[in-house]
Amino acid sequence: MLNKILTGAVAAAMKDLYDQEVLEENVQVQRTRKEFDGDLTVVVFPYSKMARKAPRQIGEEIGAYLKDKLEEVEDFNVIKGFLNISFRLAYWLEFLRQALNTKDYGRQAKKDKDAPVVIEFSSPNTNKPLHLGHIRNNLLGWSVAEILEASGREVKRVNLVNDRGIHICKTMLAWQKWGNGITPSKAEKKGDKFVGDYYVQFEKQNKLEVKQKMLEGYSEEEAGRQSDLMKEARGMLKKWELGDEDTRELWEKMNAWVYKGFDKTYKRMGIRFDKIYFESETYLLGKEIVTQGLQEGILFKKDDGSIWADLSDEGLDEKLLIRADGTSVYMTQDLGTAQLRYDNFKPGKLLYVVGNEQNYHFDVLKIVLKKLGKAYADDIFHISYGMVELPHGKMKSREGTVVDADDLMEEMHASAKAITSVLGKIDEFSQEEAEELFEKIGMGALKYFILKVDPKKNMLFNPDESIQFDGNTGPFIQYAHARIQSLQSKALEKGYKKPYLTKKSVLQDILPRERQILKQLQEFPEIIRQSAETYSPAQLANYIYELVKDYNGFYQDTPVLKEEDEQKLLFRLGLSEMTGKVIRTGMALLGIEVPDRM
RNA sequence: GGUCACGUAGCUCAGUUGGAUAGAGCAACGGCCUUCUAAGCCGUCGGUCGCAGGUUCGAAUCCUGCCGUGAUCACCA
Repeated sequence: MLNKILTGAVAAAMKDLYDQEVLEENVQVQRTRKEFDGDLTVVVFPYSKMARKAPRQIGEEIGAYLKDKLEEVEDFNVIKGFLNISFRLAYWLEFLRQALNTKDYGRQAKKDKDAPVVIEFSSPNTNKPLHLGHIRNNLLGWSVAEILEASGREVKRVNLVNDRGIHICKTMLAWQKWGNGITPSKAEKKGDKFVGDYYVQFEKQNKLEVKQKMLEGYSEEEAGRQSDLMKEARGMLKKWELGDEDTRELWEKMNAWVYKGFDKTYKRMGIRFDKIYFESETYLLGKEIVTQGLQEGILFKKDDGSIWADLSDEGLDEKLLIRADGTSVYMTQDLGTAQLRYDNFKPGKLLYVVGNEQNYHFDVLKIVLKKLGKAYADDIFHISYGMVELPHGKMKSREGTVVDADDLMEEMHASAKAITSVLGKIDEFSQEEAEELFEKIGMGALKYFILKVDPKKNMLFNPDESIQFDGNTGPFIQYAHARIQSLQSKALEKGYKKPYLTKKSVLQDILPRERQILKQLQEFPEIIRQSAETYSPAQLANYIYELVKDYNGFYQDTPVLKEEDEQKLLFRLGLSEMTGKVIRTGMALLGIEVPDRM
């Protein structure tokens, strides 16, 4: 809001002083650096040529103009081409007073007329438990959805479960052969883990068989195709596609086990979906779309009967859409789900949170949809994120170096417990309260650790070091919030009443540190808007950290409750309360809970 | 080989979309608990922003070319 006043006034100044048209949105305003006097800085270098004067002189002239026209402006100074402007204390007090009275500071009201944003994330396979890679996906998707909502969009969270295909059949076959009718509850195992083990077992047995075949003289490729287990699995897939009753029944039973396990993991992670799509329900629609595209002459058929899209005019290759045997591929299914999603929600935007190894896939998806005349192709955005790497290298399931999602969360909980207990902070907590706290801290550490990194970058996850509580971490921010809450309740005990600031408040001065915090608080709504635009919770996370760091310095330096000057004391209590509010809102957008005490 | 990302302190990461003397944390070292929670604060040490050109008042940021890392280029999903 202050920005806007300033940019408008600068544009007016350029017109009045130099008769030059400058667009308001081109006026560069930034927060004044700590080393200099001032609150906001206007960059006047660009006007040097237009006005044919030295930057310094222009700065002086515009500064004088602003001081004259805007009552909020108290003073200004010019350094090189930077015009630093200070605002009156009254302005800052009014800002703080208003912010304190605003419900949900920073969140925008929902704009009903906008079409919803559909965001897909998670997208698990039903033959494997969730791992660290999924965690980054889930947290990113969830947080982006929250941020979009806070910026005023209606959001639909959607999951696409890959519940069919050869890998599922492998798992079913393995259970049939070696499972002896045992169930997860009998085995006392989480459903997804239970089923995942059979997939692993299949791969193991199949590998042995392939090795055997190779000894008998088959080539590796041939051996892979000729293995009896694979043949059986393919047979099962065919039976599944034909709707064979026994196969379908087994399939449903085993998938139900998996979903029960997934639900637990999602719940602990704190995420949910508005709608879950299953590939088994959407792949046929994809085929229809392709068939229709063929009839309309947009796609073409090769001699073997396979159907393709020619993308050469886009500088790409040809893309297979339906195999010669009539079965569908990954792309076919995604065409179907996109269409279905569009029909379901008529969204303004379709977001896909999917790893960057699929960048090419989504380029192609957009192009093919466009070719097929789907206008919504332009509304598809791929939120691409980088891999999570481990100190020893990539995660590889074959080498047993995957980090299981449930195990990791449990570890985080245990670490939180260990560290908290050593510090002796929970003496007054009941058993349940303590457990709840460990969970909030453990999850906070994990979520913040993942989300603070720019999504598009690959990131390193060191299991030993990830559970940190100092520095740029979730627990550090949680702790700061707990202290603010403690300060607030102490103030109430001493008889100070909220709201701390009344209209009559008159202050002589505030410290530079307090001013710095005010400036940051003021930026919060803009930070939400920006994070929503770039789909990056990382910006938000780093903003909160910076705020907390500055707040901590201020907190340590100025013993609030000992303050003699009541005006000052109330101001500081108000500032603390506001900081707490912003931390709470910001962390909520990252999916992180903040305890009131810890 | 083609395409696309990424490369910032010993390590993990920021850098508000081209602005001021490039910032944090971890690690190392030195201070600060009779005060609202020391999971904290203050300070010291640490940089040729991969390299070389270019664009301009001004480049970690934009352009070009190299070097390095990763992903992808499947009738896998």
